[in-house]
Amino acid sequence: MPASAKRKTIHDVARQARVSIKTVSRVINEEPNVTAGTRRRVLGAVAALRYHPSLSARSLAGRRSRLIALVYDNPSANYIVPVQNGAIARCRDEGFRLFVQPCDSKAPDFVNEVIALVDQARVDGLVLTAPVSESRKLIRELDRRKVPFVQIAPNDLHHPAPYTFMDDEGAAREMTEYLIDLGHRRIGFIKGHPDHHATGVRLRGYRGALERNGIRFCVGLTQPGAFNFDSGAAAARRLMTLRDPPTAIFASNDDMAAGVLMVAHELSISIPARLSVAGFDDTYIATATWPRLTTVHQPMFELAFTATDLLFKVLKKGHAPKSVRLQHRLVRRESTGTAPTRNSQDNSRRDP
Amino acid sequence: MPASAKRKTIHDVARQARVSIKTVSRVINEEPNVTAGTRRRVLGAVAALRYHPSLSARSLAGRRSRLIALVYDNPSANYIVPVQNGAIARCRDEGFRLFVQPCDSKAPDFVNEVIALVDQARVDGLVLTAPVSESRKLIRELDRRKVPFVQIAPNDLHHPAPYTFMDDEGAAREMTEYLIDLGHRRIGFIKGHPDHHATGVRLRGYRGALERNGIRFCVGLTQPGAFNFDSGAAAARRLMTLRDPPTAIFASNDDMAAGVLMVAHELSISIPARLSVAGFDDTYIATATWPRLTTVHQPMFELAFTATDLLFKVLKKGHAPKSVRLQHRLVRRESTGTAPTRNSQDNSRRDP
DNA sequence: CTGAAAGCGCTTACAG
DNA sequence: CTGAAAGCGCTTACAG
Repeated sequence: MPASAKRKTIHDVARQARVSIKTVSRVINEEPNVTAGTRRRVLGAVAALRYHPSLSARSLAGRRSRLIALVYDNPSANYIVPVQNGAIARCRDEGFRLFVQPCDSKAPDFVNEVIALVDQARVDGLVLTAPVSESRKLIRELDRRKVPFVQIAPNDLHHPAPYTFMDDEGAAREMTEYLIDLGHRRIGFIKGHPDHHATGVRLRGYRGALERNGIRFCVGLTQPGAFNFDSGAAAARRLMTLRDPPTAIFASNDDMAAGVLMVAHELSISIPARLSVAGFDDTYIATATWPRLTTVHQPMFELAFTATDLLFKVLKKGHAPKSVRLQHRLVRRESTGTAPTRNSQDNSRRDP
Repeated sequence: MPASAKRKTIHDVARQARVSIKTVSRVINEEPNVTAGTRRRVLGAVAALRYHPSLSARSLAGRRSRLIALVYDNPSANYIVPVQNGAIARCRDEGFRLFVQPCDSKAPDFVNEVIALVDQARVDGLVLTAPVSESRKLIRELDRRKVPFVQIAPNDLHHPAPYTFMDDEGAAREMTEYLIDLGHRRIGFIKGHPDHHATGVRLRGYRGALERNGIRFCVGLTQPGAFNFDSGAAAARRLMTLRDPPTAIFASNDDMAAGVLMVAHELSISIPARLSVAGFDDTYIATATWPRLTTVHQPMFELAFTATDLLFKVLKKGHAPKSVRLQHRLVRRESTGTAPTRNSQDNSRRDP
């Protein structure tokens, strides 16, 4: 017997306000052509009855479901929660609801799961994060259904879907130049997960900064990573056991930078006296390590908020700006400092 | 023109399978009284047409919306993400969708927001986390609407709603006894946020362990906290500047324990040689600090998965077990060690 | 075991 | 500016 006390319907409101249900509908949907007086009467009845229109009835009868979905692939909690909150905040302003859909974009059933959500819930649109938006098959299915979507920091820029992004290359370059300004010349770099677009772009920023400053790029100083703590730690171990180890390590995200800190502590390498460590993202962990991480603040909440805003623009007007760039900023904390003075180091020597 | 390519309806399936829509409905809903043959025909048509029944139509026509909501109040990302994933995983098995609803249970509009969700989306039930489930007003409204809900680690055990929990008191006692076994006698304790039930219960576990082991409870060694990093750091500063500081600090959660580690590093107190630090929860941060945290593993995914399972039991059978206890476990890592040998410490002395 | 009819609570398309 | 009718895509309640 889960049947609940009977809920108020549009008919109850119409009766109480002495108008037709169509007029109630007009008021609820803020349509024109209602006199101030009837409008007030209807609103009064809505409030008195505590009327909430049924989402499913509106969805079934109308063109819109007032539902959108946020799809992401196994990101770190400290990244996805601000993203969720940004999307939810924008939805709230609009009276929309958000489904969050974690998924594994490598799983065979991945596309079917998202499509099932789209078909069953008739969502009006989607917000996709990388690397979800990389799935050609998913994009094709969405296009076929003409379901609009937007992207956050997408990998693939060929699709016309609007997106938000930050200047990953510029940010990585700034961070690297900041380290160079501190006197560092041997700067290790830990790459991100190969599936993410940001991985290559951040690497490019690092290389660009070296180049501009006449520092030779050294292959051995660039290590693979996977955007998680363990991969950062592993990369740091490789870097710090080089014959000529770096005096600074720039990790492509904070989780990996935290892994570097752990290795440094294990090896009793004092930070930042002997080794500077920098991260990327400015997630929660950046201020929970010791020392706290110098990092690039990625505006995660805003990226999601604005992406969702672009989606609403498409929904309402049929189009939106192609892309919006959100501002990053360098956050200097205690994990970086001036380079140690050299004794026997030979900067031109190439490590294996 | 957001109108999409026309979607398949139950009529399309019925036509293709040469049955009535009622029979299609029977098959989709796994109702009895369908012969194997017609069942197969219908399923074939469903697959061929890639038919997905409309959630809103089912919701409007039927008794169920196949929607549930997870409501939480501003918890740490590393806690809520496993909780979300646990609830989503259980929903997936059942063909349900989950709304996540972050909220501020102190905000004036809090109850209205949740009720609006319930009324608009007609959710079949709710999963509440503390301290959301503490709101008498919310519970009253849910009861009035006869909307079933379950709780995760609730504060208030008077309501008949089923819940999942772990033995916070036992776990805190075990951790404290573990520290005692390591030789610690002056053990600082950092309390959690006063709004959370777990706060008092964990404190009780700590006190119980002291008592059992004949160690006098010292008021000055127990400090207030708020379950976040900064409050843990502040509490640690107070504890470590006592005339007779503790040799171990047990923080009521990992975030606060991470704050303790930071203060220890600032004050050059080596861990665990001079100070042991223990946390609670075993969230992501517990393995991202240095040294890694000894902590209590709280089964967050399972607490949510099982709570959602209880909700489905209520939905299907009208009742469920009153509560289910999930197993915690002590996780020993590098932040704790044997107590330093004393020189001038006077254990019986009472701090201000 | 199967189906025809009614209706869920709205919006749409149209009329006045 | 306002409203009566039809219909969205299902499930319910009932009949056979």
